[in-house]
Amino acid sequence: MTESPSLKDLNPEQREAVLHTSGPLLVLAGAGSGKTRVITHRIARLVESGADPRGIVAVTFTNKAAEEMRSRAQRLMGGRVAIGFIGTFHSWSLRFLRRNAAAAGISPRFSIADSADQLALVKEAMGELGVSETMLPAGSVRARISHAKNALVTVESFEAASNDFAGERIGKVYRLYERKLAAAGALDFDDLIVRAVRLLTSREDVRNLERRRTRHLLIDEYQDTNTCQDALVKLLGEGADSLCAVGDEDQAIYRWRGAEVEHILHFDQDFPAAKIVALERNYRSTEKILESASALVSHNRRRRPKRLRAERGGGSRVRLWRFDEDRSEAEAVARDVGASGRAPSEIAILYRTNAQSRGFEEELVRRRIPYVVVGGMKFYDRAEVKDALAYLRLAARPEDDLAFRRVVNVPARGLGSATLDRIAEASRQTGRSWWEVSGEPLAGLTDRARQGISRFRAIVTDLHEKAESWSPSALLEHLLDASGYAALYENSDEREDVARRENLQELLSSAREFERRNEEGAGVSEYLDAVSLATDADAVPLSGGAVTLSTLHAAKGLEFPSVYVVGLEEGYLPHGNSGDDPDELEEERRLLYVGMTRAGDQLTLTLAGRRLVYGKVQYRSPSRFLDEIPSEALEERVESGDRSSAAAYAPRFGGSRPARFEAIEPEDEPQEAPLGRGRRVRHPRYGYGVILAQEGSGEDTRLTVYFDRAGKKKFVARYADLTPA
DNA sequence: CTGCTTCACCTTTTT
DNA sequence: GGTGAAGCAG
Repeated sequence: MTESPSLKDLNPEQREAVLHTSGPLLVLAGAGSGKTRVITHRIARLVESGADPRGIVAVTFTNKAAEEMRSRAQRLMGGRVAIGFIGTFHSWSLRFLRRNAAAAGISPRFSIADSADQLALVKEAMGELGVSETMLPAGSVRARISHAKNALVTVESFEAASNDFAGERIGKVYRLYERKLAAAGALDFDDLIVRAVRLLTSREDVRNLERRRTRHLLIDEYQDTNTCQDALVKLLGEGADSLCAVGDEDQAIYRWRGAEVEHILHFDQDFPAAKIVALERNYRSTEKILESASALVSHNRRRRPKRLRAERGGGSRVRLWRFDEDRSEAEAVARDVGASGRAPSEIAILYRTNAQSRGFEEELVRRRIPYVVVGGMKFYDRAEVKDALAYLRLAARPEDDLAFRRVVNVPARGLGSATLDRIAEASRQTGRSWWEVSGEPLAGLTDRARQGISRFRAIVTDLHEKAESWSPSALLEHLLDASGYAALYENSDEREDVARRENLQELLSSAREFERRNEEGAGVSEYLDAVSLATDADAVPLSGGAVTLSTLHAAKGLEFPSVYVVGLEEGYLPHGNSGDDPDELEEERRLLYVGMTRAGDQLTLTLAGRRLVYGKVQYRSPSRFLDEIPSEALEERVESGDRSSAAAYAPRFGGSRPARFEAIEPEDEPQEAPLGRGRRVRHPRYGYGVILAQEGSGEDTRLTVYFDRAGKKKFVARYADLTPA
């Protein structure tokens, strides 16, 4: 008898998890233990054994994970099976709310406020309430509100629970913020799940219907669920034929977003009938790597004790490299990447904060090693992309105040703050949208402003008429022209304008790609929904061979034969803002654990004795976590290029002497001339220009520069205040 | 009203 | 080092 595909290539524990298809199941999946395999095989098994595929709902945290799950499950089932849902918590909630908008008491066409919109609304609310931002930064107020929502704390209960001055203020802002969101007809990210939970809780009929639709529920990364998401899991899971939660408390890294490890630690108390399966065979890393990582994380208290076993034995020791300064760190890593003989795609450089990527990027560029940065500056966060999408949002729904505000004067139509304040005031007083208010005669406007408004309204009216029947890409292309937006950046060689045009082209391709993938029902509204929940991690093309640069957070779920975890210093790991809170310290430790366990064959940890932070030199000491990794598993190397200071701060590294002391030879490489032919430069008086010619060298270098506005000028390089642009 | 310059503040991590 | 807000000249 041949084995069914769903049970092939599984170890006994994995098989057990796949076969337990009724009632609640908790899979404790250690790093590299085949978690995704279990989930996908389980889906295949359910279908194989006769479950209705439309009743299967699988929820993850990222679109990327969902995509991976979908494709692997489909491959396993050998074709197209219509699974009920595979996607993120947010996208599940969004669909649910669109379906049940009436019951939820919201417009079915609500828009989604992104984090920039949220911040703008918070600032606006604080301004109106006279809450000073010096005492309470808008960003932290936004975070507090978000936290409250994720913990299912309403405005009322928030106000009731806050007696201190700051808390009272925040409560007021929270209240006004909610009103403003509602007035704009928008929900924020957190609302999506909160409102879904509220609706399921308050309406028995809706809940029962949804439970009938959801027969088998699978939750990935369960350790990262916050109170609200956990509530959703329970509301749906309690009525389902099976509920499978997969997670690993050692990889819980989203506490700051309201996630609570307790959910996974207490799963068997919440579901007393739950079966628990532990996956403890690691197929990814060699023994030394796993040993180091396990030793580190064993210092945490809030976890179930476990022992991960490396199925792949041996391997080389973990390399620990210490440098004088950040530049040498970046240089040595880039050089090693180039000399490793591995394909770039097999390598990842992981860091604690996004800002750390720059140094490595520069060094990789210098060596012409291709790389991709995960996250960082998000494509959909670019101003021009958001502007274009704002027009598209207006096309779908002119009453979208947030979008209206964003582009009513882009390109400039003579509408300054005076005019916008009038519209805002009229909207506030009548409780109607900016769009409606702007269509009526407003007192005290200049002729110029009137004209500007009517031109803008004509554009939006035209777009709105086309929104129903036109495809997203066609409408985007049209609106860029019709709004005069494209003209803003046309005919310019300015580096940034070129980049803007490219980004807009990229947006068009993304819309076309969307249409290709969703042949039916791929209208403007659907496209906007997809874009609202998209993140850059999804947009990154998996281009052939490139080194991956990523934060430790964004690296979860990935694996690479060779991994560099950089910046192992106090201040980064643990991060300076974690303070002495033991819970936060544990989270930082888990973060490093996640980074280390991404590595298959080789793991390199690096740190620097001093580095530039915000352009200022900072002296740094090694991460305390290094003391928690057994030194037998480490192979140390110290760079002492900087003789004058090496002795001075060598003791900073403290503790045991490095096993091996070996200077890394400084490499002779031609420094790229800071100012050469073709470089773009900036002059304090003449603005931007490009270097046409260079004569002489050293102190006598003379440069001929062609300025965009001032024309041709000649300088002695030494005296001219030219900066690379 | 617009576009440019200066200045403060910043960054932990993201759906 | 970079970005957004505020302040200023045209």
